[in-house]
Amino acid sequence: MAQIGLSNLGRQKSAEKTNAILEGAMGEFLAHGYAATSMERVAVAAGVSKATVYSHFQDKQGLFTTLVRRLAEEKYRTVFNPQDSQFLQGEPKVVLRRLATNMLDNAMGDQQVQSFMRLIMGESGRFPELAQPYVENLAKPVIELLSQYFASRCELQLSDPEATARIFIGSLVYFVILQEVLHGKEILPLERDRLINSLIEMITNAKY
Amino acid sequence: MAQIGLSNLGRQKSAEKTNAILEGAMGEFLAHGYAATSMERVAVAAGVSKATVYSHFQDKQGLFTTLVRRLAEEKYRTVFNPQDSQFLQGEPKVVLRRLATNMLDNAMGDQQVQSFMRLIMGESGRFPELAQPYVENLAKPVIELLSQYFASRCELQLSDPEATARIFIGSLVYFVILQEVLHGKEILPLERDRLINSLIEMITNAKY
DNA sequence: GTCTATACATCGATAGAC
DNA sequence: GTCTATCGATGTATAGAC
Repeated sequence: MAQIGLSNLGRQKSAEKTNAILEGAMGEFLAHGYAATSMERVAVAAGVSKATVYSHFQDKQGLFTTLVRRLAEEKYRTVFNPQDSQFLQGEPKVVLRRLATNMLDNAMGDQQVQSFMRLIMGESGRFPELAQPYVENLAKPVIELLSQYFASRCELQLSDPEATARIFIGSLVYFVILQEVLHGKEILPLERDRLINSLIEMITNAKY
Repeated sequence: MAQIGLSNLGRQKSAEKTNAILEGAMGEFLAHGYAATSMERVAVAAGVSKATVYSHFQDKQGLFTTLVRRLAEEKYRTVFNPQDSQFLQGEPKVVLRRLATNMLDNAMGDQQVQSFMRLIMGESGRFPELAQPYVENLAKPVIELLSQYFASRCELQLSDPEATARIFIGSLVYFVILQEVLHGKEILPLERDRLINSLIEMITNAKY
């Protein structure tokens, strides 16, 4: 609302419209995928005309790549990446449980996160460059953070902290994929805490 | 080639054409996804006309669901499911290594398997019923087989064999996803055997 | 910068000849 | 059963008015 003046109304490529378009594109691409999303529906969802969409973005690919890159860099970073430093304070058993519980809570309860996983995986063959922001900004930081944590806790006596981090993350992510993304919840039920318990038990090498 | 007679040439809905169409559809759907695949291109890939495709299958959805169901039931079963019963003979450390190595060898080296994973995940939101054959015929048998194996090896003293099976499979599948499907190989390199070693070490509770 | 209107291609699906 | 030809709808992208 902080416009410079009335004479500037509609006179510049407004960042608000750019955001509205990206918001609309997010809903459409997440719901229908790349190919099945039309620029017309994006325009309607954004509340602008199709021509306006094309004045803000070069073409459909450009809009799509901009959107996905932004989603990977900003929106879903918090799902896996606990920027709060006190997350790593305390006994390993407690820390790992907090981490796993947090990840699963965020991922299992958020339909948008699951749609994003479907989109990234589904288009990774035709848009290899779009999988990179996911790996670079989401997967890599988490794995490296966890690797360093595992390496720093010598009492765990882990022979390969990095591989252990992969096991930890992989087990959790595949759990989300199988139960939620692929709708395996009813066919292959498994309580969340059973997975977490076994994971922690295996890593800390201590039974409960 | 075992035709009843020359008079029957082209007189019945030939199973060969059905297979040719399914073969063509496989290549197209795996390469371009559901929405971006046209029935025209399927027809060309199968060496028939578009009308012939529609005489063998009700519509695009019908062809797609038939194809995916067939792929999940037949083609990719062997990737994860070792029907050879002697696969489970021997020391747990040896058996688990054989199992993991076999799974990763089959999955990492096969572009079609990776395209299939992309397709299933990518379309699981819009075709929930198609994820089911994957879960039912691929994921479930492997997890249950492994669960029973873990439960039968009392010396491993696993408190939750089913959860342990999930960890085992999940770590391997997410490794394939991250390295191959999402092209993380260069950004996040990790040798296959390091993952397998750590997995086996954690489960059998014995260092090398 | 944003809109309406439109050009041009391609889609899924079918009709009718053989 | 299979083909060619085609219909109607919808896709991306742009031209031109304001």
